[in-house]
Amino acid sequence: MAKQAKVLLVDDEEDILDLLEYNLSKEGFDVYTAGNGLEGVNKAKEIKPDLILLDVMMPEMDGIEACDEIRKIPALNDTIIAFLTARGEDYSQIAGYDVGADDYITKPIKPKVLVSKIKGLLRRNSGKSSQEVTIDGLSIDREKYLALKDGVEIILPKKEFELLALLMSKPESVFTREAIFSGVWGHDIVVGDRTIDVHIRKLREKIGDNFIKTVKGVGYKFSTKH
Amino acid sequence: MAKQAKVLLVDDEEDILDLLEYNLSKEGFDVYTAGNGLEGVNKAKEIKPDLILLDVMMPEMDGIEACDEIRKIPALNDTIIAFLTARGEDYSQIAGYDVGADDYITKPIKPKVLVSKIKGLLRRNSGKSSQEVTIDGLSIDREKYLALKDGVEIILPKKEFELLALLMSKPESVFTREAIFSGVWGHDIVVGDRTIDVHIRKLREKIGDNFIKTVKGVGYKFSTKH
DNA sequence: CGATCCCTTAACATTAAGTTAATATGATTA
DNA sequence: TAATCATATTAACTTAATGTTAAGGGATCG
Repeated sequence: MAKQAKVLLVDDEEDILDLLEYNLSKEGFDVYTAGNGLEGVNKAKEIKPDLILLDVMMPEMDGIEACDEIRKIPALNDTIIAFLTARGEDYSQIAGYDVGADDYITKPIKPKVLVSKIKGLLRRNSGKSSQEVTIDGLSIDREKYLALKDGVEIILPKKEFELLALLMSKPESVFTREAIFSGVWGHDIVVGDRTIDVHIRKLREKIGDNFIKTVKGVGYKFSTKH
Repeated sequence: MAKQAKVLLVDDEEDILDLLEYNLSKEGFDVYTAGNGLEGVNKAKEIKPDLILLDVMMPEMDGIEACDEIRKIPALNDTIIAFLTARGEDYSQIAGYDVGADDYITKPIKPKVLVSKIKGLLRRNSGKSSQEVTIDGLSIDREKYLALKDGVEIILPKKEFELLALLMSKPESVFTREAIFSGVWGHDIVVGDRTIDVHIRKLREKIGDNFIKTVKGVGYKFSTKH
């Protein structure tokens, strides 16, 4: 059973949502919808879709703001964002402004064309998954699911690995406990307060005490400055 | 006498299939045909052709998707894939996207030119057709469909063989259960959760416990570090 | 048209991973 | 310095994922 790609549609027009949902579902995508930017951002956190189709003009929170918000969520780093814009719409907002969108799609669009565009976008991204990050003698390899410290393999269980990967995705940046929860555990899952601490503890035990720093009252960060 | 090269033609236009089939047969190739991507993928699994000519624009499953699928089948690792594209067709889908195709051929093409192109492709590949992989005393031979451990033949059933071949195709890399499903079973087939485990078990029984490692919560990997 | 071998499933066992709870430590502030 | 708050630490506990076995259906091959 292959994993279905999860697609989140965000548009304020019911008709368009229905049309797109129908066509994408038919193609085997796992489709979710939201009626405005705010809802879109929240659903995105929850669902962690592979691709988000974002209408630019929307009430509550427009597509650009939403995109901004989404791009701030580390867990959604690999999510593809594509803007939907009506032909002839005012481009001044998005022109020259790099929000981190991967594509712009102009409405009206034939469902078949949209489907093939989406497939193209998903395909393009599927290759670049073997990321390796190395910081100060410590590296992680997502594909091999391994951490290396000065060339020595360290085997980490899933949660620990993902926690480390998250912290290393933005070195020196502090991750709040909330950010860690939504990045590693996902929004809906509720676990106790000390769970993160325990995982941090186990990580420090394995990689040494110098990499992960506590920022009291705020969260944790990965730091190279010992 | 050299084995006849098997060529699979995949195109939705009968006329083109007939024309190509006629010309390639005349040249001594072993020619098979399919009318769309889906059929093409299935026939490819069955026949294991040396070369596949894939039309890009097709109903059911287009050439790019088909190529993707084929590239996921370990047994077809050494198969050459060439795309057929109509001149002036929309290239946006394939441009900048590395699907693992070995060549692009533009229609219309003169049969003689096509034949010589195909011969060239087959020749180019004939050198690197080392169908054998050996890692740490364990090797598999795709052509003979055999595993060898320290020179001793181990007969593996199809699924076990393909599972092992898949894991060995990227040693040390972790394959998720999903990846294993789509690599060995294919996209549509749905089997129960414990099926992979059982095959892993049987493999370990036959090749020893040291080669395949479990990464709990993630998947399995082939590892040489015992 | 048996006989055999594969593949899958289901039930249960096992183990690693993840979580919690209890307690300790240390920092901050009144 | 006592009180309070946040994080650290440990071990016990729970859960989720995989391991294991055997049995049955279905394909395959002589």
